[in-house]
Amino acid sequence: MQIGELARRGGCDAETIRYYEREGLLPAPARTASGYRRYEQPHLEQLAFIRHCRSLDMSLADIRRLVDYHQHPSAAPCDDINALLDAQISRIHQQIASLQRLEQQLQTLRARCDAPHTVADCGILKSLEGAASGEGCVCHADGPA
Amino acid sequence: MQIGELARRGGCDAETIRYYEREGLLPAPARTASGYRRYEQPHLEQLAFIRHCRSLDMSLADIRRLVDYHQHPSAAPCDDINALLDAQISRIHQQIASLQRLEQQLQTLRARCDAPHTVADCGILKSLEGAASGEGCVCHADGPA
DNA sequence: GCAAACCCTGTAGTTACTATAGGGTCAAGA
DNA sequence: TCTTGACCCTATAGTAACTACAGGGTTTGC
Repeated sequence: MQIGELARRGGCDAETIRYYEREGLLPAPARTASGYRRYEQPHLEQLAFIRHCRSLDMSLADIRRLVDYHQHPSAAPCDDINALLDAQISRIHQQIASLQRLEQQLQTLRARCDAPHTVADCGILKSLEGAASGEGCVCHADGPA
Repeated sequence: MQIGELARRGGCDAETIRYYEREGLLPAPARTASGYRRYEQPHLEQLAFIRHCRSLDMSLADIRRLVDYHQHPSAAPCDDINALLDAQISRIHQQIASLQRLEQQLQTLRARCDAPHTVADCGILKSLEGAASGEGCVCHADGPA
């Protein structure tokens, strides 16, 4: 199949496939006489593997490592794979915590404007301005920005 | 003060300050005879405003709008500021939900390897491979990837 | 005077794509 | 056969928000 079909079946863009090939994540396929890429089923499977890992927000660097393991199964212990997943989970966990704090901060700031005001009197803007002038801010109540 | 001191007091990098100037977020300051930037207190306050908004994960485009309002307070209703904050809150909220799903998915996948295995037998890798071959995956149990 | 710390501009790099320019190929329909 | 739209190709640039570097100039304390 050609790149457009691989893209449709792999759930991504043809540009993305070319990008993965440049980045060494997908092997370069055979070409037709006119220079078109010609893909077979193993390419589709590898693309699906990559896209699946991307859907889990894994970095291309991490995916590259998993692809390597996939291509070279060995008797070595899978500690590295576990560690990779654990690190990813930990990153996501921290990101959630960080975003939850951020959401709280934004809501605190948002609450400074609970009724229609003019821009000149907006509690949100006044809070931001006051904080910038050193007055201390409402949204980072637990510590400095 | 010079850019290094502004950076220290504003809690960011001198490069970042130059970047903000190029992006039009900070006005270009006066210069010494040798070409060095010379900043006064209003610059520090504007930088603090920007950094504070950045700490709330606002985009530079959104910050630019708030800075405009700050510099040109008006009698217009502050609906736009409210909408800006609401949109930001909504984005963060959706991002949290998305990351929570992702965390769950990763933990499901991680659980496929509960004891030491070899790479060749790793449940994580086997799950990813099986999914790539069309078998359905464990981590996206509620729908396709 | 010397050296370290700072300053300057211009450019490039980071990550994972995404878009565009300019040109070639293919296949269906008239 | 010709036309045209859809597809293909490579090379390059852009996205967002920084961050780093090259190459060179300035300041300040010893």
